[in-house]
Amino acid sequence: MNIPAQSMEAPYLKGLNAPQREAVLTIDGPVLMLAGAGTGKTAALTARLAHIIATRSAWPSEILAVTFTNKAAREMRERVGRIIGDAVEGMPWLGTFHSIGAKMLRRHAELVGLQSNFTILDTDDQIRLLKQVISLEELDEKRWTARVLGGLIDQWKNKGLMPADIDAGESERFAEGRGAKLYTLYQDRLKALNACDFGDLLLHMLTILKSHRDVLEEYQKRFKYILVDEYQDTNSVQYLWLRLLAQTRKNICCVGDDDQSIYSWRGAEVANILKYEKDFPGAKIIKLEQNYRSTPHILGAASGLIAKNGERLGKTLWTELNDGDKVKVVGVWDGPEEARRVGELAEDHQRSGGSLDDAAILVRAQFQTREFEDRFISIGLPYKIVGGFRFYERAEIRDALAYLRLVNQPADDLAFERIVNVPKRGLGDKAVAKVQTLARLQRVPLTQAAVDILETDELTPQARRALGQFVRDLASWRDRATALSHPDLARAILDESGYTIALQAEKTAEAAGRLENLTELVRAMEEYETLGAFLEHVSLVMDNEASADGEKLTMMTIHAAKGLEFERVFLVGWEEGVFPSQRSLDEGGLASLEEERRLAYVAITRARRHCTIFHAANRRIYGQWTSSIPSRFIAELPADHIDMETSMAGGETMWRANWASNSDPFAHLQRGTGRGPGWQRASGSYSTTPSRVVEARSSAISLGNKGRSDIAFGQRVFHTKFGYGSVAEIEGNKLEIDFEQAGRKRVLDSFVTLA
DNA sequence: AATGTGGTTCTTTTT
DNA sequence: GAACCACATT
Repeated sequence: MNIPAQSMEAPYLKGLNAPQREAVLTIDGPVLMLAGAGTGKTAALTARLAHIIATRSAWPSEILAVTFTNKAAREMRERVGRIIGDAVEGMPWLGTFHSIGAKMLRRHAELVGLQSNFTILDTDDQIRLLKQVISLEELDEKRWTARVLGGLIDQWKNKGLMPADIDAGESERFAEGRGAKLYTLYQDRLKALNACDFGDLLLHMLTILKSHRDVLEEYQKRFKYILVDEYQDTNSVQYLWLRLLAQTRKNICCVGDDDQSIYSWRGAEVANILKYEKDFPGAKIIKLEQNYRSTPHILGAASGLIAKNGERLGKTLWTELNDGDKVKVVGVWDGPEEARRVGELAEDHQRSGGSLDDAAILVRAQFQTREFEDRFISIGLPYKIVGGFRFYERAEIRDALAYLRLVNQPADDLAFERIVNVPKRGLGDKAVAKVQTLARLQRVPLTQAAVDILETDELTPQARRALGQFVRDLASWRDRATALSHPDLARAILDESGYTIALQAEKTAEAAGRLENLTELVRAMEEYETLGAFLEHVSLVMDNEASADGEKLTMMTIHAAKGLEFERVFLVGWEEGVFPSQRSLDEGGLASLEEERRLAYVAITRARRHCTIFHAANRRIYGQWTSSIPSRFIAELPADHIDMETSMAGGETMWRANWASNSDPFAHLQRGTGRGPGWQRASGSYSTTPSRVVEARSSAISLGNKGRSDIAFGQRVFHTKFGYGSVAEIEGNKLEIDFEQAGRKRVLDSFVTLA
């Protein structure tokens, strides 16, 4: 091999430390890169790719580089592109496990009885299909829900188990031993629909690799180098898949961090990383331990916490940075106060010259964002929520996609069912049921059955007319599918189906937003070559690209934050039952508690300089006020690295008094009164902390922001959340608006458009 | 067939 | 508290 001489060092090695260099240069044979949080893993990874290409060890198209999330794939593509330029375009095998699985499967679909234009079902479709399967088996759908069965089937698929592999014991886990049968029926339905769920993308491919030697050899030959990111998150199928592909050349480099394994609920096996040396004898283990991200206090707090976990490979992170602030732990009275405090700190951060883009609130579960959203809307603090309700999960988008899917793939019964009466065209349950019966009898797709049933007099004249029109429309769209560009086709469908008109007729704020979403959808289509390519993108890359204008505070789950970093991080809701989550406490035992702790570790290590942890004494859960105690993770933070503070008047006494007055006399029986170690530490500090009450300030009006010139008093405006209203007051960039539905609200001018 | 009512369950986390 | 579902009403 051809390594450039030391004197003429390659540019991509610049700034890398010794272990990183080793990880870059050791390209032959198996390598395990154990990369702690913030240790420059991605830099090493990208340099490694660049090195392989620069030394001509392989063409870009001969490298398999898999990541776990779309975000990670995108980032790697960007960073590699920055080093090797346009050559990155020639890396077709850089992507998520699922997108690469889909790509391979389309080439060999017929080997598992599918056509190459198969549909990829999302969770929603999967559940609807399972519901049908369950009800056809005449099971009680309440007792045996589709969601549970779906979860079980996912688990099986993650383990690489086909229906035939399910033994009696496993089968017993659903509907008194009928689990395996239902799994079989479900797979049959999928095949009939020419469809796959997420798990199938990998499982089918594994089946093919195992049973078709020629296909396996083709890929073994093609992939000279294999690179796997976030190896601790791989599940069994992915593991088996990789092992097959790496078998001959053994040039596989896996990167991961056992301390950041947070996806076991999805089938990830930490064991994969723990047993790496056994799987790949002679593997070189390289540890990246120098942290470039966080201050020693933040690192110290995180390390102290993760040290409480048992099963670890063990790394010692260190940094050359200076001390900085300690991690701050703040106790507040309730959820709204927590939101208020975070809002103030965010404004302070902004006032002292920081960018909101560099601050983030990390939550354990999505529902926690609501409290903050309410607060930030009322004080006019710009924010964005990452993840959450995704663009492609909105009803109108899914409707539009269903139309497109049906045109693209006539056998897509799920799409047919979704839109046969959307917008309403007078085809009710009865009419649809008749079509379904006929389809089942003749064993044809619903689209075909719909055509056939028009030849009979099964339907009422009204339904017949409606269905006839629908069938004719479908045929017409399909005819034009090749002649029209796919965005034009989409526009035609939305207009001719009556979808647009139905929304326009609604005249509500919601409907207006939906129409905008649909416009956005059509615009997004333009970026893809074909309708098929677009649909593939939609099913696999379902995240919204940020509509970034202006600085915004980010809110997201800790899971979504993995791999990211921020100057200032707010960790909220550190209470028993929230974090660690009730569910992890109830089920899963020690292993799941340790995963929560790893999650806490990931959360803290996202912070570069400032990390503030909040816990509230009271919180509304399921609309019920509940008392809670500080998370045990707070107690586990090493005292040297943290500062305690409370903002409640009267300190501990007041807290206790308020707690006692909390009407419910049986409160002591619920969770929230046990005195955990976290509570002791937290309450201990309150008695010594000078009490103070922090009043909510009237927000950032004083920042001297200039307002928009196009908005005047009395102007009619539109807000995506509150609808239409008229401007009642203007203060810089803050507006008071009388909304027709929502009443008077204070909003930031960038959130409204002229109506 | 479309709309309305009440009762239920729900909150992890992602492809 | 809301979103979802099954059932009943118009």
